[in-house]
Amino acid sequence: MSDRVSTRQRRLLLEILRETGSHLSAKELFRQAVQRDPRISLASVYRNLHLFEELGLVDGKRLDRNCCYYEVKRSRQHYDLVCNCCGRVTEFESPLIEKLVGEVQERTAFEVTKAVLYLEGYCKQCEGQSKKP
Amino acid sequence: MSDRVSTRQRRLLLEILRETGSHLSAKELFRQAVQRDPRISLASVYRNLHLFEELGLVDGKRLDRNCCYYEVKRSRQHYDLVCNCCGRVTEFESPLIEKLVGEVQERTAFEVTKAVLYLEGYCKQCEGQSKKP
DNA sequence: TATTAGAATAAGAATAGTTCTCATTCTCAA
DNA sequence: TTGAGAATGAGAACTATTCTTATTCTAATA
Ligand SMILES: [Mn+2]
Ligand SMILES: [Mn+2]
Ligand SMILES: [Zn+2]
Ligand SMILES: [Zn+2]
Repeated sequence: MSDRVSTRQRRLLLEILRETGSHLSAKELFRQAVQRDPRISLASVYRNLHLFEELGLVDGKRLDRNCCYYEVKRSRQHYDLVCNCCGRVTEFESPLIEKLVGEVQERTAFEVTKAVLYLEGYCKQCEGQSKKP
Repeated sequence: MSDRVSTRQRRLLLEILRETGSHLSAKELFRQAVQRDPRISLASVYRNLHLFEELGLVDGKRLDRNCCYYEVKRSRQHYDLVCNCCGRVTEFESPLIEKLVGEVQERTAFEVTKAVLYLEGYCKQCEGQSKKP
């Protein structure tokens, strides 16, 4: 597994992802990486994020129209809550998703390999903003 | 509502979306529109898709990394199953999603305004392909 | 019907995220 | 130490989408 995480660049990128703990865009990851190793290139960031995903080390999620956000994969599956107002991302777990997937597989004979799910709305700090422009 | 759907271009775009019944990308919608009205522009497609979304006539969903897919909004909410192999999109409904949203709102005090959900996998015709490259 | 102000359009330039290309550099097994 | 193959950096290319602006259209009014 970590067999293939053998270059300076890969070690650095994983390190940052692990320290940060959540939801970095490629651009932001690049920004942080450059501070520690000015020679790293954006191409390496993308290249290695794809590799990490293939290796199952990292999860990439599209939490908005613009770009993908990456985070180290944890043992427990979770989903995200994205605030329309402040942009903060919080997380939740629920057995209902597994249940939903099970039901769909039975009912439709579709073999599910991945559930893409996130919820948009307003976090506690931003509540009431929903009526604003 | 249809007040503002008053131009030649808007009528044509809605017509195509309604006839097709599902899941057109902006590009594909433009391709079809050009056949009936060679003077229409891609900018009008995007401009009016956004308008239709605001008016609640159309739903835009990002079903893959690349682009948004649009379909006329129907009375009953549904979610999509996207086949990794042939790309076909099928649909399903389930009360579990509403239930999930309710639970999350109670548990986390996050006010949900939208659930973004689709399932990836293999459709009946493509089953068994999951072990392939 | 003619006028006209404001809305919408076409065309293409601009932008942003991502992927690709390829010459150069690195890694590691022999 | 060497050399083959893997990985990188730099920037070009690509793709979906948004923006800009001169022109055209719409619809309310006279
Ligand atoms: Mn997360
Ligand atoms: Mn659908
Ligand atoms: Zn917030
Ligand atoms: Zn299929």
